[in-house]
Amino acid sequence: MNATDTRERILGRMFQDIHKNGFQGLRADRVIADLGITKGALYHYFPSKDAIGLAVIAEIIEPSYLAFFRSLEQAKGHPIDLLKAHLQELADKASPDDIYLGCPLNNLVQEMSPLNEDFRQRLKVVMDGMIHYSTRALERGVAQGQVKAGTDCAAVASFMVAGMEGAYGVAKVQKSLSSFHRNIQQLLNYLEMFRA
Amino acid sequence: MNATDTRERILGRMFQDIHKNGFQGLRADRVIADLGITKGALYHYFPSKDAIGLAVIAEIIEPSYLAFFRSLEQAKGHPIDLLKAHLQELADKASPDDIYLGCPLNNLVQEMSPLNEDFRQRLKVVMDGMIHYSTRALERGVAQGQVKAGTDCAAVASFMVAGMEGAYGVAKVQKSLSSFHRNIQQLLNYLEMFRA
DNA sequence: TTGCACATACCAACTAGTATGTATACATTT
DNA sequence: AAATGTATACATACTAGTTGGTATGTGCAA
Repeated sequence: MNATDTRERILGRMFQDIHKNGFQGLRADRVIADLGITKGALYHYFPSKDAIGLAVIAEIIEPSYLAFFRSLEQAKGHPIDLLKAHLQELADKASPDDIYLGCPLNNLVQEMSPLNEDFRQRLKVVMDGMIHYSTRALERGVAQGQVKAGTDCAAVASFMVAGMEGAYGVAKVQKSLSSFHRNIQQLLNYLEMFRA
Repeated sequence: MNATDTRERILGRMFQDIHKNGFQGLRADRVIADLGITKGALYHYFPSKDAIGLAVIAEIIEPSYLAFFRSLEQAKGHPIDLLKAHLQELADKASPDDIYLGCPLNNLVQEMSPLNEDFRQRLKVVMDGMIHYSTRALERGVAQGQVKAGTDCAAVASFMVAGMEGAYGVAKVQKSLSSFHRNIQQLLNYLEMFRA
């Protein structure tokens, strides 16, 4: 077991615990007991609980969320189809547990934005990134005549993300995967409005 | 100062503290210090912290959210106009602080649904109510030829609520009232799709 | 022999909850 | 009308358990 492994094992479990309990509900003791390590190891890699949260955002959440949206820069194809395919994939791949625990990004946004400005800014970078790359894809679509002329691409991209997060939230309280599917379907219908 | 007043003062402050800090972040000591009362008063009215949270949902959150949606049962007028007017009013009346702290209902849903089944069920009743009364209003609209025939009213109502909560979430991390307005505007555009 | 990667033991601060006391209003009895 | 009982509405003081964080020690590889 080398050093990098331990650090990543810690981060991974912290992410899981935060996903279920929230950052304020995260208990370092619970995680280290789970991993069979001690506080020495934990505080060797992270100076504080806040640092753990920020590392989870930067090293786990941000990469996993932005991977697709960054890829839009090089992607060929109709932007609305690309966005719809991504949303469809989210819906298809979602397990009941994913729905019950909610979107990790959204969870942290709701909990931490008013409490910790560092958290808010890091989370904002992720959501802004999702919106930014979607906006650019739609704008290229307008230029190529695939998306209706006059479309407010930034507003559509922003609402797409909002609708996605909202779909997670409603499904979460209803504990219903099919609710998530229905709402994602409505979001797809919304996007279709802007096809040229 | 009579007894009812004290109980309601406690609940009101608890609501505010939960709104900002979340239920797990709620500190009873902080609230009673704020109110200038003592633990004796608090535990005279509420047997536990959980009971406080559930009372806040039942006595503050549920009435304030369901008032409008229940009123749809007796309302005259085009259902899409009624729903749009309500969303527009939410946007118009929202203060920067409302946006920064987020939607109290959504906050609790995200935080507590996976942690406490009592909370989840109480919160679900509220959200289901919002969706239910909106669905019925749209269905009456279909019957009266105001809403497009064949509209999946339950799906539209559900996504309207999802879009609303999502708009709160995105605006919260962006700390931006105008972001909220833009997203609500897109939600209004979405609803317009279903006008007959 | 120096520094990394941990382990062990410990602590101060906090936090929900409790046990107990008391002042006051109101009803009941005498 | 006076005395007495009783329930309400708190206040005070305390505790047991938890939690993030620290101080210090140790094995080992380079």
